[in-house]
Amino acid sequence: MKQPKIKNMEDFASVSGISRPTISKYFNDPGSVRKSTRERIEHALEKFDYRPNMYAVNQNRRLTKNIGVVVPYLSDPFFAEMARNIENLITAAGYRPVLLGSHGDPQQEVDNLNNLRSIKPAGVLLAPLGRTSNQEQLRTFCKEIPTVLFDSNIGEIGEAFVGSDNEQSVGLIVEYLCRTGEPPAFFEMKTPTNPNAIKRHNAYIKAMERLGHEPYLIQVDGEGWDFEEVGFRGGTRVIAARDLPTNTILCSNDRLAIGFLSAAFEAGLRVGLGKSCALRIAGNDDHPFSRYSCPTLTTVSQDYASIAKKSAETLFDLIDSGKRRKKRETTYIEGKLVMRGSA
Amino acid sequence: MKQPKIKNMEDFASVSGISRPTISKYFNDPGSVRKSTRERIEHALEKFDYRPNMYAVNQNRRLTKNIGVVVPYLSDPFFAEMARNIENLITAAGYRPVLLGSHGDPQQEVDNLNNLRSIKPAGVLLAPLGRTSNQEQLRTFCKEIPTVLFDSNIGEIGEAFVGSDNEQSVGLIVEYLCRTGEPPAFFEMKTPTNPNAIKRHNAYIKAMERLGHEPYLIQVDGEGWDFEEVGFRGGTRVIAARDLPTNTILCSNDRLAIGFLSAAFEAGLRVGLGKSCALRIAGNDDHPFSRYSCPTLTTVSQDYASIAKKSAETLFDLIDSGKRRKKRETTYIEGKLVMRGSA
DNA sequence: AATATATTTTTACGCGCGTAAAGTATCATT
DNA sequence: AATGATACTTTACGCGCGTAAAAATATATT
Repeated sequence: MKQPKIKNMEDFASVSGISRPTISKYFNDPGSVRKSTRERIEHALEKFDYRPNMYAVNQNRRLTKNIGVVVPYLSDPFFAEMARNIENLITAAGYRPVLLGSHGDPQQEVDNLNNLRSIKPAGVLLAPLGRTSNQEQLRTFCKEIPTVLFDSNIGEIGEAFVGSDNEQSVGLIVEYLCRTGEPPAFFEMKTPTNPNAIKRHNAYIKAMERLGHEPYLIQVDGEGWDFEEVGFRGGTRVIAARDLPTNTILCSNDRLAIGFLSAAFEAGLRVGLGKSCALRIAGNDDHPFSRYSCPTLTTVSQDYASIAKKSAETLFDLIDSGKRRKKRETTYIEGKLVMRGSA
Repeated sequence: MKQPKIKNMEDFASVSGISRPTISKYFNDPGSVRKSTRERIEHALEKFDYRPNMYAVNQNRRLTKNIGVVVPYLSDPFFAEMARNIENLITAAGYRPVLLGSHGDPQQEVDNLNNLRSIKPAGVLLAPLGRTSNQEQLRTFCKEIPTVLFDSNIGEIGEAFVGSDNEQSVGLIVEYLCRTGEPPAFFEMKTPTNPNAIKRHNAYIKAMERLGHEPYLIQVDGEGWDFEEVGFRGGTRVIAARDLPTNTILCSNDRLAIGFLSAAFEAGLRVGLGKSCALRIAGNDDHPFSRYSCPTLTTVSQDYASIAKKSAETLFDLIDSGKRRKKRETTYIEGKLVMRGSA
């Protein structure tokens, strides 16, 4: 059995008995060739295992089958999980996901976009860093490449935005907390990294006022993405001070809450909704680890799957239509209350 | 000020006043052109912002400047953190990292390698799934592309392996636990996903025997990568059964331990090393979240930075030398004891 | 200033594939 | 079996860049 080295499409065309242009057509869209032809090609493919040279393929195409996925922080399981969902959708749609994490660094974010630019992606799904993002660069990029933002909404950047409905989510949990105990104080970072934090802040105040309670904010210092650490330090300080008007704390996100939980544990405070508990703590996100904290964390879920689906589909539409949107579309996905042990 | 559209290297050569081959040389290695020339090019670069077409560049090069990084599970902060370290090293060395996660799926792992194949990477850093990996496919891939394995060692696959020294790490913590309390039972999955699990199992037995204690294994069911869940369920069962010969449990990894901790908490058991504590629990890895569990987790660190550095440097050597290793090199990086609250 | 050496320019070809145009074979329909 | 519509083959060109070879120029050395 002779196995000639298949070096290029020409070679593969010879051994498969089909002309090169037809082979080319096949690889661009298997459905575009006659069934009998397709079968012959696929049969040859099994025998010879040839795959087109990606670089040669994409050199001529104006837009490739690549879709960039940029998230602010891959070490955060929230984004890792989101990326996983999105990757699967992209692959299923016949595109190739290119995943890039910005490591919380604005310069890295810009670098990532520049790297993407050079691979001429068909589109990009971008979860921006937020406050620290280089907005001008993002804007320029989005004008060049069809981009859908998710998680964090920034100004009028990108063709569309998909994220969770902070107003609804925070409203939901504030209402729950008020209904089942003392109204919550809101625990957050003084200078939030993320636009969601600001929306949650406002949503908290609004919900409290709607329910006839006085909002109470606990703002802690802390830079960067080490939220658990910030939550821990802030929590320790709050607990030591002992001047809270309430025994219930709503954290701006789950990672802060996990840190706070840790602080409460160290301080010997029981957290939960029983009579023997000194504190109730709730979060926001339904972070993958929230079900294993001690106690398990009561929170509002972000609907990973829906956010991923909606943003991916929006991008596919954008790519297929070939045009840009007349109007920037924003979609807010509702969260669900996740009642667990901590509140 | 006229700003002609720079479409290709030819155009850029004109506006910069340098010949195209020299420009090409510059982009392949800025140091290879005379200083004055380099400055002229860089000056033009600032004015015209041209970047070579990646696809055209790589079409002719036998090997690209891409380095693939494949990890089994990106949603596991351990691998995300490892990937982050490695990415930085790759970028610093002038290569372009291409990060791929296998989502715990052997087929995805094979797909990832195939995708890498088509971008002709200079080399690959691979943390294989382990037991479920398609070994034959991995072997074939590694013969084609210079590959360094890390984290999980599989047979004789790849040019080198870098991972943590399980023998030493487990020895360290077993010794610590025996010295400070009752000898530990070993908590693990019955069918471990990962070669490290097996090594840790053996290291535990060896360490116990060395110290004159009877090894005691607790093996729990559970498939996949949802280790916290496995740990939680297993822990709940173990605690309910109440027939342990010891109050000390060493978990095969931190994620299992975090699940176990959660189970202990739910069962109302105090975990820690004080007299009032019913249980001691320790882990292995120093997972990013272990410092925020309740109580904080005593464990043995894996030296992320060193593992990343050693494996990246090994790959760079391999690429630079252009040859394969005569002998497969394996490096085991020592772990350090991380004493926290749980044991 | 003359020579040797290092760099750059000129010229030219090739990489692997997309794709257009014109001609030929195959298919479905009546 | 004749017809028109599809699908395929042949031929040919171009994409943007790497790279080789020879000629021209700039720099370093004596």
